[in-house]
Amino acid sequence: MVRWEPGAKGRLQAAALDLYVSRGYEQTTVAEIARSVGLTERTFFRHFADKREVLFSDQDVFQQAFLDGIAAAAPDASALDLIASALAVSAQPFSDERRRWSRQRQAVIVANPALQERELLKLAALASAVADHIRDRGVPEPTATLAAHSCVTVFGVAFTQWIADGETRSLTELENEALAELARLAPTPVTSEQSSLGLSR
Amino acid sequence: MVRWEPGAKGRLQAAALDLYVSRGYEQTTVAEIARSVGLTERTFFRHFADKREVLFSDQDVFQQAFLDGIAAAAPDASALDLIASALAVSAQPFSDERRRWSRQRQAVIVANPALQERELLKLAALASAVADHIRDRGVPEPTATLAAHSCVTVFGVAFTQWIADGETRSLTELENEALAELARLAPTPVTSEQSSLGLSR
DNA sequence: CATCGCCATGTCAGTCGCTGCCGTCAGTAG
DNA sequence: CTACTGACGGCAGCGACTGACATGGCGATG
Repeated sequence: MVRWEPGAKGRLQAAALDLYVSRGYEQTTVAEIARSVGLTERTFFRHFADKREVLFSDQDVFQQAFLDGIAAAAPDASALDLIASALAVSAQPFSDERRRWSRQRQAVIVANPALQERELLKLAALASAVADHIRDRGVPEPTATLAAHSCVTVFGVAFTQWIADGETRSLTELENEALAELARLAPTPVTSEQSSLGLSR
Repeated sequence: MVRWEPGAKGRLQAAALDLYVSRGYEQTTVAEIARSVGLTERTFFRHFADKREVLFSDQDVFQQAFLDGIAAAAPDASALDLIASALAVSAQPFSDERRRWSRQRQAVIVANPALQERELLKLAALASAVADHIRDRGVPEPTATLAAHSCVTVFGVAFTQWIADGETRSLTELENEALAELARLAPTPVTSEQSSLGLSR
């Protein structure tokens, strides 16, 4: 007989989301989450840095998808091409099945400023990592940072729509629309001579 | 004889920044901040919602400057014009004198993820408010949100440079450069027919 | 097969952020 | 003079989080 059930971390994540949804985030105690899956508060904090992190610990694989997308872009890709590729690759795991789960999770987050803060921090870290990899592809500053933030913004805009009630379009589709809208943000006609971002660096 | 010295809130803010700088944010206790200006922990929490907020409670006047900038723009201004105006107006209070204080404050923030989270939340709120007012000027979604986030991103990029060691250019100057760089982000030549942002709506 | 060490977990005590409740007392209005 | 208000202090308590130490299956090792 096993001393401990396996998958403690995953069980804690699932239980936390359940409780955050049913009782509310602030009304839920870490000790409650832990006990609901047969563990103690102390063990919770061995798996997660704090009470919020239990909803965000998978963020690193999400971020890696963005970086993979950048790496997969053509060698002569422009900055806009790079973020388009990052968006395309990272959107893959967002299946229709995941949409329901995402809605639940996001509902909890938007209802709690403390969780929004954490999400913002994760997105900022994502933007920073994306900027680093864009810079490694030869795009100079501050263009790299601007492009990276635009990438995250586009994701955010598309994701919000994807989550909306009744929305059926895929995340990829929505991202492409937002991306096109971003491209129209610049009012000055780009000359054929140069655009530090438009053409291969 | 007065029962209490006036300006409790301001004294708490100054003392907090001092202690966060000298001892570090996490090593500083709220009770220490309060006692250092002759008050109690309980009073601290009457003025500020939490230990972080003491560095951010002036954010609302900062945000108002952005909104004033939007209001001051010409009636036929494009979205890009609107954010340019918001940036121009909001940059006014950032004098050279303030630069030293900003450096201190920002050094504390970048050293503490908890404070970064709060700053990100404030910037997100700023972006949201800017988006609302841009939308009120007739710019549709998702362009309004995209433009608002770009506005905040440009501010962030410029502010980071403004804070850098040895930097002497004004914030306005740096913002204009970043804004120009953003405008070059779009690679697709804008047709003269339409750009939902480039021309007056 | 016996032993050893690893490692995930439990237990416990303690600090600190934060809140509710109530008391205190100058100033101010009536 | 009285009553009320506003800014603060004191106190008790909860919950998030941490450090130190104990426990006991399990695989490796001889």
